[in-house]
Amino acid sequence: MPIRLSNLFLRTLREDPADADVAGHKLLLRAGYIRRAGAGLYSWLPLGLAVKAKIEQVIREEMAAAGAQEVFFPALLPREPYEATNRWTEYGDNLFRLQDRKKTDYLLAPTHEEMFTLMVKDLYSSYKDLPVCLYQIQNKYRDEARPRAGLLRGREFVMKDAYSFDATDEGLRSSYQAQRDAYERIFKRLGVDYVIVKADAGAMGGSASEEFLSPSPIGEDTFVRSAGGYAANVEAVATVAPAAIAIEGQPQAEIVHTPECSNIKRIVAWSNENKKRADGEWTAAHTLKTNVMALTSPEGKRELVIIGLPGDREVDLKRAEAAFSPNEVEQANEEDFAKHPELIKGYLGPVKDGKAFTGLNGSTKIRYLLDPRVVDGTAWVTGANEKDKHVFNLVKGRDFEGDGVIDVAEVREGDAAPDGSGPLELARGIEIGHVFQLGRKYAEALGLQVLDENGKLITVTMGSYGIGVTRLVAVLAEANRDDNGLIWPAAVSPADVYIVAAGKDDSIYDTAEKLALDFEKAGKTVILDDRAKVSPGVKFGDAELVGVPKIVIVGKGLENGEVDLWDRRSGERRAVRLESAVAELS
RNA sequence: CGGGGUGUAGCGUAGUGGCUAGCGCGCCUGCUUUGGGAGCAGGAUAUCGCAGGUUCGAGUCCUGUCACCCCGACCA
Repeated sequence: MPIRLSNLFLRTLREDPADADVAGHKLLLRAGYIRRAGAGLYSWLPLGLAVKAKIEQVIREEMAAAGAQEVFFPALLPREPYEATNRWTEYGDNLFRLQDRKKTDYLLAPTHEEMFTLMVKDLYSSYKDLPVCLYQIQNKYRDEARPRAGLLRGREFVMKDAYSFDATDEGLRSSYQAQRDAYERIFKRLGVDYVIVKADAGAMGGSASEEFLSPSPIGEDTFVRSAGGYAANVEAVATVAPAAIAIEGQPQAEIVHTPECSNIKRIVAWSNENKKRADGEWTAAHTLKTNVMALTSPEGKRELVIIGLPGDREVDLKRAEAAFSPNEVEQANEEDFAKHPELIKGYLGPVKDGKAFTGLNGSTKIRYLLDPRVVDGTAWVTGANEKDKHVFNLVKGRDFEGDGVIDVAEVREGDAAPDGSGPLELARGIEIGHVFQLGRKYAEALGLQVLDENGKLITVTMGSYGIGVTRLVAVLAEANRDDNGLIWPAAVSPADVYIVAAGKDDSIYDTAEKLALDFEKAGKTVILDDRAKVSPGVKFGDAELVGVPKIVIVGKGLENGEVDLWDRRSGERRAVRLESAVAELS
C-alpha cells in the first residue's frame, strides 16, 4: 500500500523552528521527520523512521555479508561489569546512572563492550568457537555536556556496535579488516562521502584504530590529509622529528639579563634588538616554551607535568587529552603556581644555575616531557628560572634532557605528513564510524579465556566497531539538500517514488492511485499526495521539502495521456506517456 | 562547567505597569477555487516556563528557579 499523505501522520512547517540552526536539521524538523523531545532527545515520525530503517537495512545486509550475527542487549545495565573494567569511574559525568528501588546502581549503556564480552564468556570456552563477530543496533545513552546540532550529537542515539572475538592477533587483524571493508561498502551504498583517518584509541584502550569521517564544515572533528593520501585525526597525527644536530662546537649556554621579557613575543623582539643572529631574524621557533599543565586522574588525583615545545606552537588540548587519557588535562592554574613558588611565570626553563630544574631528576621533581622537534643538538632560548633572566644556546643533549617525548603541539596547515606524502591540509569532519582493535583489555578485565589446541587457557582478543545510525540521518540530510528541502540519495529515501496528484478531477486521483499501485507491483515504494483540497503549490512545496528524489506529477497532462517526471535533484521535468512512467523510473 | 541569548497557541512572532493578550501560518465549518504555498465568511486553540515578591493593577518591574538555544570547555 502506498503511503497516502491524506492520512500520513505528518505536518510540514513553513517556517524554520527558532531553536534549530543547522540547515539539514531544520529541514528534518520542517519536513516532519523528527521532533525535539528534550535537549539531545528526538522523537521519530513515520518519514524519519523510514529513513532510519533504510540505513539499518543496509547495515544489516552488510553485517551479514561480513559474517556478523545480530543480537540485542538491554540498554539498562547493572553497574558491576563496568566496575570490573573501571569504566564506571572513567566514564565520569557522561554516564547516565540510576538506582532501582533497592538502591542498586544501574547505568544506561553508552556502549556495550562489557556485555558482549561477558556474553561470549558465558557461552564459549574453546578456540574452536572462534572467531565470532556479534553486533546490535541499539539506543545508546551519554549525558553529553552539550548536545549539538540536532541528531549530530544527542544524549540518546542509535548505534550499530559490533564486537569481534579472536584467539590470535592475526585473527583480530583479519576480523578488523572484514569490518573495515564492510564499513566501506555500507557508506558507499548509503551515498555518504567519507575519509578513513588514523585515530587515537583514547579511553577505549587498545591499539589500531581508524575513524570514518564525513567531511563537513559542521563537523566536530578536525582531521588532516595530504595530497599523497595520508589522513588522520589531529589527535593522532605523529610529528616528523628533525634529524639530530651535532653538539660539538656549539657555543656555550649563556645567561642573559632580559628585562620585561615575560612572554615569547617580547623575548623574540628583545633578542632581535640585542643579540643579532648571523643567519637571520630570531623567531618564536627559536624559543623553547615551558608549558605547565595539570593532569587529573579519574580518581581525582592532581599532578603537574611540564611540556617543552617550540615557542611558535601551542599545546593542542585535544591532542594532550588523548595523550594523557584517561587523565583530564588543563593548563596549570593560579593555585598550582601558588603551591610551587619555584615556578616563575614567564621565565621557566629546564635548567637553573647549570643544574636540571624540571624533570623527575631536576630540583622541581616535576615530570618534563619534550616535543619531538626538540632533538639532540638543537639550541634554544628559554627562561633561566629567575625573574628577568633568559638563557641562550641551551642545547638539548648537552645542557638538558627530558623525561620523555610527548607529541601534543598543535598541528598546522602545511606541516609535513608523517609518511612523507606531502604537506597537510586541515579539514572538518563528522565521525560516522569507528573501528578499533581493542586487544585484550576487556577480555582480561572480565576473564574471557578459552582453551587453545594444547589445552591451555588463552585470553581472547577483541575488536569493536561502531556506526552512528541516527547521526547518519543527520549527515545525509546535511549533505543532500537545497533551499527548498531535502534530496535523499535513493538508498535511504523514505520511498522510491513520490506521486503528486495535482488537480481537481476525480480522474486525476483515480489515475494517481492506480499509478501508485503499478509502481508497487514493480517493486517500488510510493508516497502518494492524494490530498483533495490542497492546492498544487502546497503539494509541490511539500514534495520538495520531503525530498524523495523521483517525483511523478499526475495533473493537467493527463488530458493528453501524459504525466510529468520530476527529478528532485536536477529540477528537470519532462512529460512522458502515463503507460511508460513505471518503466521510465525503473 | 565558563560566556552569551531566549522562554507569549502546533509553528513563527507583536505587546510604554492599565480595558477581554494582538498578528501571520497551521487547525475546524461552509461556499467558491485547483500546475507553484488560493478567496470570502464564520470559528476553536495561550494556566504569557515555574515559584515568590512589589503594586489598586504584572506578559511587562524585582528575586529565585527551571528549561532550551549558541560559543567555548567537554565528547570510544
